[in-house]
Amino acid sequence: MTTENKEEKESGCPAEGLLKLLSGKWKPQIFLLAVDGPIRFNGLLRDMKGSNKQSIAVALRELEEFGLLDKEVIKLKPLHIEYNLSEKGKSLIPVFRQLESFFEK
Amino acid sequence: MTTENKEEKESGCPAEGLLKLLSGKWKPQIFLLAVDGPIRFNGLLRDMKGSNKQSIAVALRELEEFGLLDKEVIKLKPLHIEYNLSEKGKSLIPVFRQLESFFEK
DNA sequence: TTCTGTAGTCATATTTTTTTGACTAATTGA
DNA sequence: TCAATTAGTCAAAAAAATATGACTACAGAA
Repeated sequence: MTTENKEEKESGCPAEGLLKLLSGKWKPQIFLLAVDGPIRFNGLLRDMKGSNKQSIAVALRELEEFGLLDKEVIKLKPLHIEYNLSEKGKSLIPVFRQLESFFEK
Repeated sequence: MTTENKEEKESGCPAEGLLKLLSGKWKPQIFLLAVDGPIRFNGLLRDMKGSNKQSIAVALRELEEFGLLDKEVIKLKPLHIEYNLSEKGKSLIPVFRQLESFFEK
C-alpha cells in the first residue's frame, strides 16, 4: 500500500472513492451548506438535527483530507475555525447540480 | 411515509439518496459494466472478484428499483435474465464522466 | 435421471459505519 | 474565578451494510 493512491485500488472504477466519500452520512448536507459560505463545527451540530459531534468531526476531517474543504483558524474575536470549499470542492458543484437535476424530469 | 418519495426525506439534499445508492459496494462497477452492454447475474459474479451472490442480488434489485437498470427475461437459447441501463441510467453516464475527470487534473 | 448452468432466497455471521456519552483544552465574558 | 463557547477526542454501543453457506427451482444436455 505504499505506492498506491486511494482513488483507484483494484475496482476499476475511478469514481468509486469519491462516491463513497460523498455518500457518507451528513457529507452531502455539509457540502451543500459549505456552498453557501464558510461552515463551522458547532454551527453544523446545531443546524443538522440528529447529528452528533463524532460524525461531524469525521466528516469534516475526511472532506478536508480529500481536499474538498479547506480548514482555517480564524484568529479573531471569538477565535474559531472555518471550513470553506476548496477549488477542488467548488469544481464539484456542477456535479451536484447534475445529480439534483436527475430528479426533475 | 405514505405520501413521500424516497429521494428527499428530511435531509434537504436531493442528491443524497442517489449518492447513497451509487456508492454501495459493487454498484459503481456494476453500473460501469452495464454501460458497455447487457449484464447478467452469474456474469457479474464471475467478473467481479471477491463479490458474492447476495450482494449482487441486492445491488441489482436496488439499481432496478431506482430505475437505473431494466430487468428483462430473455426467453431464448439458455433462458436467462439481462439487465440493461434504462434511459434514466444512461442519463447518469455524463455524471460518472465528470466524477472521473475530477481526478485528472 | 443425473449433472450443469441459469438466477436467485434465506438465515446467520462478520465488518463497517454511525451514534452515545464522557472527557479535554483553550478562550472569553461576567 | 466561574461559566459558557469554541472545537474537538476517545472508547464503547448500536445500527447498517456486506459476506457466507445452505438451499430452491427451472431448463437443457448427456
